[in-house]
Amino acid sequence: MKGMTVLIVDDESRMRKLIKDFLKQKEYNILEAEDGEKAIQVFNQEKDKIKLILLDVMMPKLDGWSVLRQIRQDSKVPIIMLTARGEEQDELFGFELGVDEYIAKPFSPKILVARVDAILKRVYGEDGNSKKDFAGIVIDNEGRTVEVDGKSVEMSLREYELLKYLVDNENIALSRDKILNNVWNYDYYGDSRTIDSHIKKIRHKLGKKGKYIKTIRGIGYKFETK
Amino acid sequence: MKGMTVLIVDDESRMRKLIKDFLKQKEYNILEAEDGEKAIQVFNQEKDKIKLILLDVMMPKLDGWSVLRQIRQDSKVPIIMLTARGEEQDELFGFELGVDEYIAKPFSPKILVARVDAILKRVYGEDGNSKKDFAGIVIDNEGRTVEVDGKSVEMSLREYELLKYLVDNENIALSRDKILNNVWNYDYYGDSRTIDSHIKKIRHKLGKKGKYIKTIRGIGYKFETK
DNA sequence: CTGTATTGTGAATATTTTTTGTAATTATAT
DNA sequence: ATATAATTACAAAAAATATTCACAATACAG
Repeated sequence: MKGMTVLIVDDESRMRKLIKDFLKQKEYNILEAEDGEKAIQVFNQEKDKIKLILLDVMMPKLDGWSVLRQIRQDSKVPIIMLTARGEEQDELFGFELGVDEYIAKPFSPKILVARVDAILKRVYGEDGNSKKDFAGIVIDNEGRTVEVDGKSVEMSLREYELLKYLVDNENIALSRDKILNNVWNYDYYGDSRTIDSHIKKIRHKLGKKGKYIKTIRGIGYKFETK
Repeated sequence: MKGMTVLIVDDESRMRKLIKDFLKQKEYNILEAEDGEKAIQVFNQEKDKIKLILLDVMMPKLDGWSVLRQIRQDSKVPIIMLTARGEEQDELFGFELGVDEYIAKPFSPKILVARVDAILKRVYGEDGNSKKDFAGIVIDNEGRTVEVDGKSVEMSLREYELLKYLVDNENIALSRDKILNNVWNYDYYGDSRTIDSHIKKIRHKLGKKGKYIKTIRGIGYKFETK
């Protein structure tokens, strides 16, 4: 879910940095706040951008619960609370207020990232799951659609599957035999030149991006975006 | 979220009983399975009813991960995994497979109930949740009615369920197999062309909006409002 | 540069899949 | 029990797609 903005609220700068570094690796954008008041201030300023808040419970000035309540008054932004272990009362309390998740300190940054990913995926839709972009050729596996530079392109079953097979094996030269075995049924006894016909059609439909399907003389084809 | 059915999968009957007692207090309906194989069996039989699964990881015969994978092949039902503490690798692994939540053993039953509540609320909306509008096609799940551009349209049971299934999976190409497994009972062995007949009727009833049900040649159908 | 093998292409043909109308069966209500 | 509605089955017609083929274009080895 790269490109999404996460607000980190914690009074310890060490902790903020730790989380920030890990989330940045996943190409999240980070905003920070060092206490509850600042958190609300930042949130109100950047309401549209912020897709998730990591909120420490124990903070000076305004604690996490108060921040949570205030934000929940007019926003459903997902919130993960960072707590000390074993605060059961608090957990129960929080779920009613719309906490999406708890992470107990000390936590493993990996798990934190995994949970952030999971929540964002859940709330803002798949994204990672089915769509893949190959230099402007977007293949949505769930919807079985292909877009080239934003324009939807109709593909028949074989065309779609052949293209997908090539693309899934980007940069790998695929023999006609292999293609036949993977895209066609195992009991297909036809001419392997059939592949060529489909390649022709796919190339045509991809327009000038058709050139990404390279011919490997004597072997077969390869998808390569350069 | 009373009245919702939860499937508890754990090999220890003591554990199942514990969870069951707590959830029953909240007026959930409970189904149980004592191992992975049974879990899948029960799930397939009661697919429509089951709103959430509590799934133990360590089980004889078929472990929680395998059950998870199998169920995820054609269902998005929320799943909470019950794990031993500190299995970090597993957690990361599971999120990718679509685990909604982890609860580490030993857990407080209160927390468990709170999380079950939270997830059900999130996934199924405040209560039964009702109307959804898809480009002028309004489906009221409580009243089981369909309106097209403000005009009420009569749908038979199958028609309604088929349309709802398509619409719930907007933009996803659904194979006839999948449709059969989800809209018809698992023990239906008839002609998969039957679907086509119902599609025909639904399209007709939807009038010019019938075109939102797209044919995916060689696969099945897809609902897409464009 | 030339000959040969391989791939590209467009059109004809074959095949597959879906649509549609209708009829048969099954369930539901009166 | 009968009527009515819903569901399922079937098969001909229609539509879409896949395959083949013949020839053109191209690449490559020598």
